Amino acid sequence: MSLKHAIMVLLETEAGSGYDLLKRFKQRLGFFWQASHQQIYQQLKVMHQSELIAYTIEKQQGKPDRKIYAMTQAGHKELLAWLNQACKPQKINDSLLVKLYGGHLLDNSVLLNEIRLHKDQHKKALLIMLEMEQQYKKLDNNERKGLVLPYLTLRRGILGEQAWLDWAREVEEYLLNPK
Amino acid sequence: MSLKHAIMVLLETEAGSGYDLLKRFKQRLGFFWQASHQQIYQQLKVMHQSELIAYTIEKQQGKPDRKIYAMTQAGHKELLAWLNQACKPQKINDSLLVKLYGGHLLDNSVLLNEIRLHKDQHKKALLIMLEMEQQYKKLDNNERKGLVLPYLTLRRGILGEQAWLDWAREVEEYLLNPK
DNA sequence: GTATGCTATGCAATTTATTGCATATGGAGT
DNA sequence: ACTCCATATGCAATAAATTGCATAGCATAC
Repeated sequence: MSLKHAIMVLLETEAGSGYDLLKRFKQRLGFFWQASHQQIYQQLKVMHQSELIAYTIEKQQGKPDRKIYAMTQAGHKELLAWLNQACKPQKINDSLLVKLYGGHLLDNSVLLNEIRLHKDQHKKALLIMLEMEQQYKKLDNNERKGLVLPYLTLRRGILGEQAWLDWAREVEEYLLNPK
Repeated sequence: MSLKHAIMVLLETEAGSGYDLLKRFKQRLGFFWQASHQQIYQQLKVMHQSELIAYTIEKQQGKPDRKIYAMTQAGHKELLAWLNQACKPQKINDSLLVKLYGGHLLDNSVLLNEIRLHKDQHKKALLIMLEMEQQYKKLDNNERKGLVLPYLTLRRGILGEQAWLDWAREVEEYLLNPK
């Protein structure tokens, strides 16, 4: 299980509440690690029970109190152990491709439609990432140095999305001109 | 849940046992849908209970009997309904990128090592897919016509792996010459 | 001869993820 | 006025995936 470790990676540099983590997931790990708020809160509870993290309460008015979680020493140790261990290859479950594989049961137009829906989303994702890349490039040398690794993950996203879009173009051509 | 639908896509063209399906998953959907044998057998049981599939028993000597599953009308209907429905974007959970993101806690050499392990696997996968592509291209027009959609999924695998390897090259450069 | 791997199925326990519900305030837009 | 969105947390039930175990013969390689 790695949601645990993803949370620790995020908490390691800065303490935060479940809600903060939710936002960090969306903003920073969004395109390679997805987690719902329920998952995060549940996981935080479990991790607190096993003392990988601790929290202090921040009182608020009108809104519910915030639990600010921070890594414990045990958590830090566990994180390092995980980082030093080889991780298994990514598990891919892509239902769009299953659908395409079984697409002979459908009209090409239905497939084309579906592909285009996905294409829009991939395009949007790419634009956001390219924008993030521009932001990174504007930073001065010193700031960039501290962000090389996150930047490399961003590059993965960019190259991945570009490849996806290249593929989508091939698919559209085939579906429009069936030979 | 889509394991159900992936199984139906595979059963739709040809009946088969759980073990047959396991092999089909590996050979045909392997790079975009992964399922363990436990998952498949459990799912077949559930699908049989809800009458999406039916089986006949094939007796064997020495080996356990084979249950040959085939789609029912209800199954076919459900499959078509699923195919006609837009599927949600793929969920990605890639722990290698989480690790890279949190990699400032590690030596570059550890990261490099890990990347290289993955690179080997991606290279192997790419070679297999390129070989499959060659096989496809050797077929005559008529045979190819029936396999266009599976071929397009193969193209996704190829373009995806190439992009992954391009990215790995960038990462290696950065890790070897930290600026 | 010994070990490994393939064929062929499955149960049980546990861990993870999803879905749906619940609450409550404050601000911005129409 | 009304709606939508963001903030902020969580429970409960269900669904799905993982891990570990179990059986057993046959073939191949070393």
